[in-house]
Amino acid sequence: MKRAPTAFERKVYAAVRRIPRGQTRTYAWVARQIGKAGAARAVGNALNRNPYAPQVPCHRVVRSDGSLGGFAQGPARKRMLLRREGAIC
DNA sequence: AAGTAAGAAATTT
DNA sequence: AAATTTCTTACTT
Repeated sequence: MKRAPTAFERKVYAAVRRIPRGQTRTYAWVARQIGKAGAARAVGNALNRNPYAPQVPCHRVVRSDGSLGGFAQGPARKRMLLRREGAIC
C-alpha cells in the first residue's frame, strides 16, 4: 500500500494543518485555499487517505451545513475532538 | 494510456 | 429531500 502524496494532497494537508485549534473549516473552504474550489469532494478523499493522520486534523473539517459529514475514524471521534476544542460546544 | 468505480461535498430545483 | 454536478485517487483492462 504505497501511495505517493500528490500535489493536491500536499496542499490539502497544508491547508487543514493551518486550521487553528477550536475552529472548524468546510471542505469548500479548504478546497478554495488550495486553489481547487469545487473540489471539496477531492479534499475529503485526500483526508480519507491522509498519511499524516496526527498531523492533519481532519476532524476540524466539516461540511458547509455544519454537519460532520463522514469520518474515517468514526463521527463519534470527530464529535469528541471538536467538543474538546470547543468548536461546536 | 484509457476507462471505470468510488469517496467524508456542494449546488440547484 | 432528491437529483445533478464536480474533482481526485485507485484499480482494471
